[in-house]
Formats: sequence, structure tokens, C-alpha cells
Amino acid sequence: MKIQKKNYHHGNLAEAILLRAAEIIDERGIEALSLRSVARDLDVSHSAPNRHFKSKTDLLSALALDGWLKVRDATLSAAEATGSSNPHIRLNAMGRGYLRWALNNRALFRAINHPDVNRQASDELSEAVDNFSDIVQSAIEATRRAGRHADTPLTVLTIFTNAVPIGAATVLSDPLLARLMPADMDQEALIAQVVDLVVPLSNVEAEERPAFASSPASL
Amino acid sequence: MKIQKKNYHHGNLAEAILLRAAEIIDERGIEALSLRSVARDLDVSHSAPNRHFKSKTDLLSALALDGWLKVRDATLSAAEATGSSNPHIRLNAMGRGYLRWALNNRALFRAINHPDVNRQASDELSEAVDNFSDIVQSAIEATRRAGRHADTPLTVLTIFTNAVPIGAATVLSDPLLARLMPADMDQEALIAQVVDLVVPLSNVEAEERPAFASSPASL
DNA sequence: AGCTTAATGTTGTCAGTGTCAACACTGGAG
DNA sequence: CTCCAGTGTTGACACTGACAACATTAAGCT
Repeated sequence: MKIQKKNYHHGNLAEAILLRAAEIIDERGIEALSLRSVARDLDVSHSAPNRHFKSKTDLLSALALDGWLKVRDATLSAAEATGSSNPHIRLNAMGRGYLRWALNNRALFRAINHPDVNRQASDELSEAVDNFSDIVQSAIEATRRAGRHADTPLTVLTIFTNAVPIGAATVLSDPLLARLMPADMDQEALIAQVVDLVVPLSNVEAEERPAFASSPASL
Repeated sequence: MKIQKKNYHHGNLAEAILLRAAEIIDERGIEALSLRSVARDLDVSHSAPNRHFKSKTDLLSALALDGWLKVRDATLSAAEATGSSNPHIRLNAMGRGYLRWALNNRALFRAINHPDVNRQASDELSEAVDNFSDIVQSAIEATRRAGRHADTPLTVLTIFTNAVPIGAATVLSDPLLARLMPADMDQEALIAQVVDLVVPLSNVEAEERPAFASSPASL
């Protein structure tokens, strides 16, 4: 119970701003986010946030950077969690990991897909995207070498493979776009089956397959 | 040549606002769009737009409605242009039509995918989405009856099929997300091959297949 | 200890924006 | 011709992003 009100220094304002911003985006959308309202929520003067984020775009960029780092971790650890070296199993798990992460972290997913942020991306942000891209790209190439759509140009396969989780997360997290599909199913089962259409596991030896269904949703 | 400046009545302001708004979104993004700047561009008082769009969200909703109607037309006419009744050929053409439309009408594509607009969608907007959805949905079901992923639940197949064009358009139209993929190819070839992965035509009799490559980009 | 300095928070201000209300002009229906 | 609904204007208000000048704190240096 924090009784004293006047800590002149907040202590961890930048972090608090990012957290509160993500909450607001979740609850009321990016348009409803204002630096001043965040400042009010945190009992801090109206321009305190400027010390940490020199503009509103800068705050959104920071959220996006955070998002890219976290989605990379979620994707990578999903691959590791399979304990397999089979490219199909690993890429399939990465797809599920991405989708699960996006649906459980909608504000950050919005941030990393916000066109107005991406339009003027900083070098730091671009590097984070490249980093994530490299990981996914090599996983895609590995499945291709192992025979997945081996006759399809790599560029095409890359777009296709990236498009499904991004598009599915977009549709599933948007109340209006949700009208594009029939009544819902269990989210985890949905994720699994959609990803299976992109990275089929039907060719993988049965005993090699991990028991995905029983794995808990990670963050 | 319009010399006299003072038409008190603009004549077609609502239309002009929509057009200019789309231009601004294309050039500088949705965040850079302001009712007042549009008014200035059209040599009209700062609150003239309010007569036609009672809020900024209302303007974006109108753009979105326009977008949904146009993407429906683009998709439908792409299907018709095949002159075929083969479900795979038709759905494949619809996917290409959607993707082509999205890449050629980026402002409207942004509008129909803008989460903050979709969050508070009007009934009119919802109806337009339902209308589009019905068309796509029945096309998807037709391919399923014809054997495409017949063992996959319809919900899963629907999400998958919608996700690819939406995700691909998102990635291809965003300069930062473009880092997710290798150097570019010809856009039309890219569209065709990506869609082919979702709705394969390999099973379709050769003489049935339309000569997609020679069809001009519509709109 | 005391001093210095960078980091962080505050206050005040400015231009730009969305939105509303009150008013003005216009063209068309009756 | 008259009236009036539609459309555009003017003025105002609250809110926002952004900046500059100032205040407070923490942390290091001697």
C-alpha cells in the first residue's frame, strides 16, 4: 500500500508508460491512446512522458520494438519446446507460437503491424524485424530443403508462410473481420489446424510428432 | 477551368472529401489524416466536413464501407471473368482479385482493416462485411465439396483461406514488414503463385484452366 | 562530507485538432 | 414568390502533441 503520493521521481516511469499504453490499446484502441491520458493515469505531469518518448510515434515504436523481441522469443521457444530437429515440426510449432502470442498480446500485435509506425521505422526497429525475419526465413528454407513445396520459389513460399499467421491473427482478433468466418471453435484447436494447413505434418513419422494438444499455451 | 472561387456550395463535397482522404492515407498514413487539413485542401471552411461526416471515425467508416463494396466487386468480377464454373478456378481467381485490389487500393485496404474503425462498426458496415463474407464463404464451401481439404473443418478452412490474401496484402503493402521476405518478384506473378498455394489448380483439367497470366490488372 | 551534473519530473505555453452551436447562403419544392 | 432543408461559415471550447524553462533528485567525483 503506497500512501505517500509525492515521489518526485516515479522510479520506473518508462516501463509503467509502456504497460499502461498496452492496456489502453487493448481496451479502447490505438486511437484512444494519448500521452497525456497515460500521464494522468500514472499520476504524473502531462509532459513527463516526453522525457522517455519524444513523440507519440516514438512510444508506439517502443511498443513495437518490445513486440518484435517478444514475438521472436515466443516463436523461438515454441520451436525449442518441440525438442525435435525435424524442420516441419519446428516450423509448425513456430507458426502456432506466433499465432498464440498474437492472440494473447493483442496490443503488441497491433503495434508491430501498425502501418503508421512502420512507415517511419527506426534503425533499431528495422534490426529487430530483420532478426526475427532471419529466424523464420531459415526455418522456412529448412522445410523447403526437406521437400515442402520444393518447386515453389522461395519468395513465394516465404510470403505464403508468413501470411497465414499474420492474416489469421488479424482476422481472429478483430470483431468486425470475425464476421468472415463461422461460429467459433476452441482457440487452441483452431490454431493447430490452421497452421497444419500451412505446414502439414502428415508426412512426418508418427512417433516423431510431439503431442501438441497437451502443451499449455505459453504466454 | 474553374475561375470563380466562391461557389458557396461546393457541389460534391462528400465525394471530394473521400477522394482526398484516400490520397492522404496513401501518401502519409491514417495518422496524418485530419478533417481540417482535408477541408483546407478543398478550399472549404474547417468544419464543412462535419456536415457530411459527423466525426473522424465516421469518415473512416465511410471509406471502409466504400472499400468493402469495391473489394466485393473486384472479387466477384474476378470470379466471373474466368468464365468457368469450376469452384477451384473461381476461388483461385477471387483470391488473386482480392490481393490485386488490395495492393492497388492501399488506402481502402487500410480502412477495411483498421481495428479502431472496426471496433465501433455501424450496422451498415457490418452488413457490407456480411455480404462480402457470404460470397467468399460459399465459394470456399464449393471448393470443399469438390474435394479441397474435405477433411478439414469448414471454420478452419475459412480462416486459412481468408488469412492468406489478407496477410499477404498486409506484408506486401508495408515497407517494414517487407523485410520479412527476400527481394521482390513481379507483383502479378507473386500474387498468382501465392494464391496457387492456397487454392491449387494442379488437379484441374488442363484445358479448363484460364490463361491468368494474360489478364490485365483490374482497377 | 560537499559539489557538480545528468536524469527525471513540472509548469507554462503554443499551434493544431475534433466537435459543437449559432449563423449565412443557396436552390428547389410547394 | 416563399419557405425551408441542405450545405457551408464563423466562432468557440476542450483536448492533444510538442517544446522551453525551471525544479528536484540521485549518483558520482574529489
